[in-house]
Amino acid sequence: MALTLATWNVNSLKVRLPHLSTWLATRPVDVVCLQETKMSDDSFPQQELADLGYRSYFAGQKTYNGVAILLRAATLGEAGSVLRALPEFEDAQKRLIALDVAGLRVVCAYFPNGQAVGSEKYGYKLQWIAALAAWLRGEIRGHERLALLGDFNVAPEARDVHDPALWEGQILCSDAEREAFRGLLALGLHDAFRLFEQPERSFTWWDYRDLAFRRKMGLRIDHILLSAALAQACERCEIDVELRRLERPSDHAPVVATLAEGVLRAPAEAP
DNA sequence: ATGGCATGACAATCATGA
Repeated sequence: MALTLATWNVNSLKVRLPHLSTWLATRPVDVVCLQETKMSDDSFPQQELADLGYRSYFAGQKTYNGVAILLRAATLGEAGSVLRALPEFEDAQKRLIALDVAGLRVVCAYFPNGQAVGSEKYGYKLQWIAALAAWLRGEIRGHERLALLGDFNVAPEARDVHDPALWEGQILCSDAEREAFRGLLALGLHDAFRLFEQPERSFTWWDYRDLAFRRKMGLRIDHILLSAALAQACERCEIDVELRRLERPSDHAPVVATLAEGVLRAPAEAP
């Protein structure tokens, strides 16, 4: 059996739980990374997700941010080494959760939005990404099979933007943000979506306003980055836009990557 | 130039998102 990994910014897990349930019932992804759960841990719908066949690991807060990783119990065991914040980065915002499962290191991240280039929040965004990169450097050394999934709030290239001229230099598209994204790739990670030929105008986020989804006015800001060993095993990667068509949708669509069977086996013996 | 829509906290607007 192949192993599937997904990331989805739900923009309130409370509101999106019905969509998530329907989706997992039809598409039982093995590892699901969620962002913007917008709820404290004591209100996390652990039982509902268990009824759907998933173990939940979460790091939430009231109103804003919040991340979670769901593991399909039928295919995966309990997680180990669960981390709920970036080490050595003082941060009240819940934006990161990482765990070990099936020989994989899975990192789920909700990158700061940044609000506007040059703002205080923009500075925080760049600092946060720098701290993530510094931590990941060591993680990648220790874990040959690592996946970083989440809402990066960065559109890496012009082709990831519906109107590159309009967004030129703007938040999500600025040089410093794109440079930071390339810095993550430089650690030895690969953009799973770009391992394959993809349709033009492939996006993961569309503004709620101005009929942006219908007009295909979106950005590709949600990503799955894979270490070399996982990229080699990656068979496909796609955006599930159908969820954006539903009533009362999240403004983001999920991204799903499929890894080949062999990836679940124990690491090869050293020669 | 601004708000447009959605969500949550809170009780009429406001902070935040991207």
